[in-house]
Parts: sequence; structure tokens; C-alpha cells
Amino acid sequence: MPELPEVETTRRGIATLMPGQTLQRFIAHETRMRWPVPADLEAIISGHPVLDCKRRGKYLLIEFAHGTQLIHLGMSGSLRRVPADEPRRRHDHAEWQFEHARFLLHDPRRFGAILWHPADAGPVESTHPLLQNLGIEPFDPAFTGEWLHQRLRGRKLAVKQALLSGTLVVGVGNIYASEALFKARINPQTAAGRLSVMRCTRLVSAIRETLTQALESGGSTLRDYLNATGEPGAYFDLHAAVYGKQGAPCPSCSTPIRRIVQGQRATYYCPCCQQR
DNA sequence: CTTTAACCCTGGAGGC
DNA sequence: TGCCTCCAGGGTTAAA
Repeated sequence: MPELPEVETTRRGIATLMPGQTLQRFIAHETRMRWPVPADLEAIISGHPVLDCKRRGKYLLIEFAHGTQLIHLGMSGSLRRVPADEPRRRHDHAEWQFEHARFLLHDPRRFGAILWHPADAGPVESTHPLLQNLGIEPFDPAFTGEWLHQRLRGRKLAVKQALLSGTLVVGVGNIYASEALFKARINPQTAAGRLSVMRCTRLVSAIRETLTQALESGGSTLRDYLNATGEPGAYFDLHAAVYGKQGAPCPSCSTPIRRIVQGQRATYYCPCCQQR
């Protein structure tokens, strides 16, 4: 599934091609997504130049002078560049046509979204209901152990679930939550409010390292796939230490990795390295 | 306020 | 081989 590294790499890919170009035509072939794609979106943005391609959390933001198109890849979404004459496949739900580039949004499960925020409604990041309550960006310098410790004060929720909520820090999905907690040697079941500042600091570093590592290892893969003819849905190869490794030896101490369920989601951890 | 659970959807895996 | 069931997952929303 696309986590923040995939989304950011996708952003970098389209940011080299879209800004300064006029979107000749946008087509929503399938409007039944997480929310309906606005019926008039094609008319609203076709013929307008793209100013910038940004990201907030896992939302891609394509900026025009008169507003911003929000794109979320959901669980199974991918955006890829395709030749002008390549036929659409099943689940290619939306299409962006530029003079020298064409992009298709492919999303079998349709958990993704394509929305529109008009400029006169205010700055998208602070006024769009889906963006205004998002947590801090993981690479924001203000995201520190002290900051996290303060925000977790009094919370009894397990730290894994706090990370996943998206209201603290964005971009840490189910896979990287397990990976970051392993790297920080923190038990995922620990009550969030009981983490020391030191452990919070370790966790902040671990989140950044986990995301950075994924960006570096997967960047070239997705760059190719964006610029050429990769298979849609080709996500980063996951170099997981614990995720999906139930029963496998911990890379650090060889104790079998344990799988538990928290909030109806799988969590993987080493019961030896990650003591409470 | 915090926390929990249902829900949206399809593909893939496993059982028979 | 095919049909059935189950599960995975991000993130919003309603309910407790």
C-alpha cells in the first residue's frame, strides 16, 4: 500500500513534469471513489496550467491558480505516466492529459479520492476539512521527542495506535508503525502517555529513519515506474525487519517475531527487544 | 474529550 | 477446475 515514501516519490515524479504545463484535459472515468469525484471537475480544471505539485500527509495536492486538486491513493492506488496511445486498463479511474505527458490513476479498491478545493475557500492546508486536523509532518523540525511527549501526555491508548491515528504525525501507516517501534525498541502495547521523553526522542528518530530508508531504497524503482511503463501497483519492495515476519527470527536477537492485533490491525514486534 | 468499531472495496489465498 | 469464505488495509465517521 502506498505509505508516505511512495506518495512523496510520486509527488517528486509528477512535480518534474506538471508545473508550468497546461492540463489539456482531465477525465474521471469512474467517479465512485472514497467520495464521489466532483462531476464538474473536468470542466473546472481542463485547460488550466498546473502551478505546483505538493503533498500534505498522504494527500497529493495539484495546485492551480483557482484551486487545488486533492488526490489520495488509498490502499491500492497508484499514479503512473503512460504513453498517449496506451489503452486504459481495468481500474484506471482517472486521466490527466498534457501536451507531452499523460497520467493514469489506477486504484482497484477505490479507497482513494480525487477532490477539489477552490482557492476562494481559503488556503487548502488550513481550511480543507480533510487536511486541517492532520498531524505534524514527520520531517518537520518541530517534530521532536519533547513535542511528542507533550502530545501523548495522559493518553492511555497503545503507542502503536496513537501513531496510526494520523492526528499526531502523518505518514506512518501500519507497516512503518511496526518497523519504527522495532527500531526504537518500544513495545507497541505501551500506553502512549507512559513513554519517557527519551523514548519519544528515540521514536521520532526511528520514524524518520524508517521513512528515509524506504524513500532511498524505493525511490529509483518508483521513478522508473512513473516515467516509463511499469506495472501499476508496483510499490516499493519492503525491507521489513518485523512486519509480516511472524515466527521469523528477530534480526537483532533471533527471538521469534510475534504478531498481535491492535484496533483490528496487525502489529509485529520482537518480544525480547521491545520490552515494556 | 478519548476511544472503539464499522465501513468503503477488490484481489488473492486457502478450503473443499 | 471452480466456487465459497476470509482477510488485508487507510482513514473517515458514527457511536459509545
